[in-house]
Amino acid sequence: MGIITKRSSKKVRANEILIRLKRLYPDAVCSLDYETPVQLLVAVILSAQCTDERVNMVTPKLFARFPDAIAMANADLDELMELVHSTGFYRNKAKNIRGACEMIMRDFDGKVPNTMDSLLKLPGVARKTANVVLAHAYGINAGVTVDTHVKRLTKRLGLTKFDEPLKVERDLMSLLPQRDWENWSIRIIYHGRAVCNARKPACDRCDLADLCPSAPKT
DNA sequence: ATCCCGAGGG
DNA sequence: CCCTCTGGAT
Repeated sequence: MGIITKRSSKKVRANEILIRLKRLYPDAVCSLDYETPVQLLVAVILSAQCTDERVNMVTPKLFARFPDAIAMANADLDELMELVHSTGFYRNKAKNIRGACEMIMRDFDGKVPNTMDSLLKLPGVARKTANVVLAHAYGINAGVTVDTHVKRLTKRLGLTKFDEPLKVERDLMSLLPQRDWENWSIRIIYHGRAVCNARKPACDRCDLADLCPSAPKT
């Protein structure tokens, strides 16, 4: 089989998986709670190595105390650390949140930037965070959000052989239509939480098993 | 490659 | 105890 055929059949399979995911999780949405682009940015920074559920437990108080970029840029670091403590990595997260908001005030006219290059200048922001903010705050599909779930499932599904997030992202960008990049990630994450979890994937009740090279043959 | 870090599951 | 949870910087 030639390389072209091999790649296009992989694309066909990726898009079949996409169709199934839409059917399985028709109402999937970003599960972080936020009102504004800055609040989304902060919530995504907090979500590192932490469940969205826990992030949503701390953000109500956090956003009540520091509602916008001005407030967070001028926040007392110790108070900020205390408010985000239970999400883990609280020192770095507090510093990054304040640092990012300082930069937003100083260099970006008080608004969360809407380009990948600018977002990547913010402390604590790399492609994963930038992709989420661009997609959900601005409706811009700059790339595919690759987190631990997306990486794990994409690899198990045989759609990438890489571990590096950027290479996984490039593979997905070449396989999926651009308009579906973000909903792929959201639904893959749902599936990763509900069925294809890290420790013990439930292949026996997985609706993607027949399309998955990692599932046991029945 | 290693560090940051809390919380929950097994 | 070890692993994992929507990562990023050094």
